[in-house]
Formats: sequence, structure tokens, C-alpha cells
Amino acid sequence: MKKHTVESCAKAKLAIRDTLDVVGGKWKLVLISVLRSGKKGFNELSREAGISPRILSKELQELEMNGLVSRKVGETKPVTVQYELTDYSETLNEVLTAMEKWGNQHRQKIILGN
Amino acid sequence: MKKHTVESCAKAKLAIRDTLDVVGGKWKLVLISVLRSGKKGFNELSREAGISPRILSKELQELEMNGLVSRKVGETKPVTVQYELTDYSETLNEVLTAMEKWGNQHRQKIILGN
DNA sequence: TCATGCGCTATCCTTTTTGTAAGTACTATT
DNA sequence: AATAGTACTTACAAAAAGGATAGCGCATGA
Repeated sequence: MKKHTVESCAKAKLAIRDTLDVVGGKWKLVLISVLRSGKKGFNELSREAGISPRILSKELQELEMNGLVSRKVGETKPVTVQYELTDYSETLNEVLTAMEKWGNQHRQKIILGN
Repeated sequence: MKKHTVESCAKAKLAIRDTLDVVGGKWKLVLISVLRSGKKGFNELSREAGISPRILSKELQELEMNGLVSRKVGETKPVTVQYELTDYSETLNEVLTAMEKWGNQHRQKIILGN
């Protein structure tokens, strides 16, 4: 068990903020979790995640900038683009699975009338 | 290792959204991480987290509604209030520690020039 | 009595986020 | 030639989030 002193919590606060800066917001983690089922095209991703092109475009750029997603343009005639998770994105696995787990568990708690 | 099929990811997507609905946003997780060093009064919390009273009030209410924080009024004359984490909030430990860990690691990566 | 601290709430305003609808460029299909 | 699908971008609008400032009721200490 970890101690929770004022100092250690100040550090924790910083770390959490850093994380939120990168994957906070409504869509980033959702997109990553969707991309875990494999690389996807732009419109495909838009449909599966239920996100409008405008936002999707922005979110993907940010994820790319942070090295979590890579964009690959195919040699096909009507350009096709594939977005996929990078190796680095795997460092987020713990965060992802913890959140999935909690979400499921919390939902159960809610359903069972608190 | 887990499989990442389209279906399992749809479920994951939902769970992540559920989690974000409860602890998403700029402050909730920060507040929780600050409260881990012990119960705190309103102004104390406001200072330590660096959050304005208006927002703090709102965030605390939401955290309370979701059973993550409890508000306790003291018997003292100028009313004193203590906010503290509930037992249920401990179910978030995994999420918190994963995010702290990631935040620290990511910051290192950035500092070491990517 | 006046300033100070506690725990807020109210008001107002700016910034950020998200969304909608439409349009662009290109190509394959009908 | 018209339609549709890929990958976006642009313009505009609405909503949500966040922040600054002030003030209120109460009580203690100077």
C-alpha cells in the first residue's frame, strides 16, 4: 500500500494532469479503444465511434502528434488512409483496461439500484 | 492477452464512456487524487487543487452524487465542512495509479526529447 | 468595530468543445 | 452523366466548461 502524503499527492496531481492533457476529453480514449480491433479508415472510424468528421479529424491529428496513432496512406487510386495504433499506444493498456473494468463494474452497481 | 474484436471493442467503448461520464473532465480525478492525502475543507481544497470555488462546488456535488466523496459538517460554531473519499472511491485506485504511472512515464519520454 | 477566515452562491463573461451542414477533390461504378 | 464512396475541410452555431469577482451569513481575534 502506498502512502498518501500531501507531497506525494501533489506529484500525483501533476501526473494525472499530464495524462489528461494527452488522452483527456470525450473522444481520445474511445478512439483508441475502437482502434484496438484493428486499423480503420477515416469514414469507418467515424461511423464506428459515432463521431463527426470534423472532430474526428482533429482528434486523430492530436493522437498522431502524441505518437499514439499512425496515419498511413495507401497506394490505391482514390486515396485510402488507414489509422492504426502505434506500439507506444500500448503503454496505455493499463489505463484502458482499468477504465473498462471500472466502467463495467460501476454500471452494474447502478443497475442493481445503487 | 485479450482479443480485440469489433464486438468486444464496442463493449469497451461503452465502459470507457461510462467511466468518463463519472470521472471525466478536468477536475474530478485531480480532486480525488488530492483527497487521497486526507480529508479537507472547502477552501483548503480550493487552494490545494487550484480550483475556483464555483467549479469546486459543482465538482464536489457531482462526486458526492456518484458516491465517491462524502461531505461532513462539523459541530463547530463557524460551520466547518470536511470532504473525504468514500470507500467506494477506492474502486478507482487502479484507474488512478495507472494514470499516475502513465503520466510520469510519458513526461519522462517528453523530457528526454521524445 | 473592523478585518479575517470559513463555506459557499450568484453574476457575468471568455474559452473550449462539440456538433451540423455543406462543400472539395478524386475515382470507380452504374 | 449521375451517383456514390473515400478523406477530409470550412463556416457557422450551440452548448458545455471554466474562470474572475463579489458578496452573504456567521464567528473569532485584534
